[in-house]
Amino acid sequence: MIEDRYRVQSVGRALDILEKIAVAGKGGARLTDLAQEVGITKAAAYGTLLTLKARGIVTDVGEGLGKRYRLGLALVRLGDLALSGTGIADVAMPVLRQLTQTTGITSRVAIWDEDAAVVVGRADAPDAIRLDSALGRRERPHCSAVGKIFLAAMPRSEALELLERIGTPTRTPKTLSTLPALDAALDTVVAKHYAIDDEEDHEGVICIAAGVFGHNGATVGAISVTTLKQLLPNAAVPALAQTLIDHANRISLALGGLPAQTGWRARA
Amino acid sequence: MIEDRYRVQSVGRALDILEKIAVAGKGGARLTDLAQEVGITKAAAYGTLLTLKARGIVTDVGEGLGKRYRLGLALVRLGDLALSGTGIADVAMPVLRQLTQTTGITSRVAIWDEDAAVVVGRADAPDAIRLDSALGRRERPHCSAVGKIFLAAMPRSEALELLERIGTPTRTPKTLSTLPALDAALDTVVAKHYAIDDEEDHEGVICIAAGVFGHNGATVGAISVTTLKQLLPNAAVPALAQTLIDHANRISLALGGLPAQTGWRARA
DNA sequence: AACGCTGTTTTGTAATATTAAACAATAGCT
DNA sequence: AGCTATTGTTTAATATTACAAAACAGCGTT
Repeated sequence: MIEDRYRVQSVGRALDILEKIAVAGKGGARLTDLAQEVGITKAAAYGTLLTLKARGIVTDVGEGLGKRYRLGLALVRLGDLALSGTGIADVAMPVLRQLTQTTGITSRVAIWDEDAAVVVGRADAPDAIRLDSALGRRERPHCSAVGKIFLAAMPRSEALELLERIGTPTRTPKTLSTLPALDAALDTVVAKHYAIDDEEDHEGVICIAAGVFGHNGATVGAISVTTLKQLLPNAAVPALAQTLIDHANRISLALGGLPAQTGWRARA
Repeated sequence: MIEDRYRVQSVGRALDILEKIAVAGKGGARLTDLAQEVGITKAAAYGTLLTLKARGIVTDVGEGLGKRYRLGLALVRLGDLALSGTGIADVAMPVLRQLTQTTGITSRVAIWDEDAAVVVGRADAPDAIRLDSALGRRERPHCSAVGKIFLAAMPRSEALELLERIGTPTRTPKTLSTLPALDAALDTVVAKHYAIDDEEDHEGVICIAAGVFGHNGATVGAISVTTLKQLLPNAAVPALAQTLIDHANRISLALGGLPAQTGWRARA
């Protein structure tokens, strides 16, 4: 068990500061604001920022008054290394780009990590409305297409237990928030080999996802397409889903894995 | 001036640990090794790792004995946010991919940061030998093509002063290590609008780079192509350089900036 | 079966990070 | 212009905090 007493406080505070800088975005964050938001003294935050700056984790822009702190380029390297450790991001990217090029729809890859589907790759459609497709985004399992893929792939009892543990908050009127409803939805995923998020997380936004399978049949990832509901007629969904499955299979193949047909068999 | 006394030690050690995990690569690093390499006790390293793990900065794979620590997915988000803060990475990527597709050569984008050219984007040639093109890599100014672009763009006195301050270590027999030689090389860059690293950093590897200019004529970035020397005849260099300059201009244009012709004028 | 190696936990202590307050310097306002 | 309100930067002193050393438990190997 992880006891709080073993954790080092200063490092936790440093990460708090880093998070605040991250959400501050391109404008950057000011020292006084950071200290207040994190709940420590200016001096403490200052020392921490000095340390982070010396390693390139943060950068400061401006001089003297109104100086702003932004995320540093050292994080670029660490993030890239973390990505390459996933084993699927690099392989999936070319396939994703082709998928987006042929369909004109933004596509993404996600892997499972700590009770969430984490986006580790994306191919943005050039002319599409820029939806929030930030890398590293953690998608809720119960109201995201990629999340449902992972849920459907695990033993059902385990999936329901997980959902009960982390909760199924209502995000929109169409969010499936009850366990029986989600149980049935997962049955559909297993039967059809793809998952849908039909305005269950964001109003007006629809997602379709398909699974990527490794050499032992394990679900190592999921790819998805995301677009506005009004741009995708219901009748067009099956065809798009099949295209998605085909591309997912190409990734599985490149990883030395199994196609979807085989991958889902065990769960049916 | 930054005094060491203001820096927080624990955070520095946490970053040391993170760096060791980063260089350990996909295999991961073990607790005992990390503690020894960083020079602290197992218990201290353990507490730090617990803190980092709770935030997703690191992940542990395996159970009990031989447990390994790897970079966590929280770094993916932070790295992506740091990238989007550069303002050029996103814009340059499509152009880079097209450049690589037409030439078959790996291409990259770099920006200037803290006395080095930092790679913030890459488009790997599919069939090329995988050269070390990791994101976040800091290229030495005096023996890299992108580095010379930035050096040539700044006032010459400042460039030479910088080189003297950070040193010009010899990497290969062809490395330009003397200030007069580098001074002359920068003259060539300004005259020809592109820079070359001809086996000056790695034997057998040649790079060509061109500058990207912002709306006020400032050098906001540099793009480059990297390939094996034996694959690129000397006679083919000028044409490739021109292609590179054309693509760099497209990026400058997309940023609302000036073309190379105008960008270099002030330095001539 | 005993050893050698893990990762985990404990406790005391001293170094450490923190707070609080004072400082310098800028920008805005009357 | 002068005053005020904030900013980022230092300082010095305290007690909290992170650390080292050692003991513990679990697995693999000899």
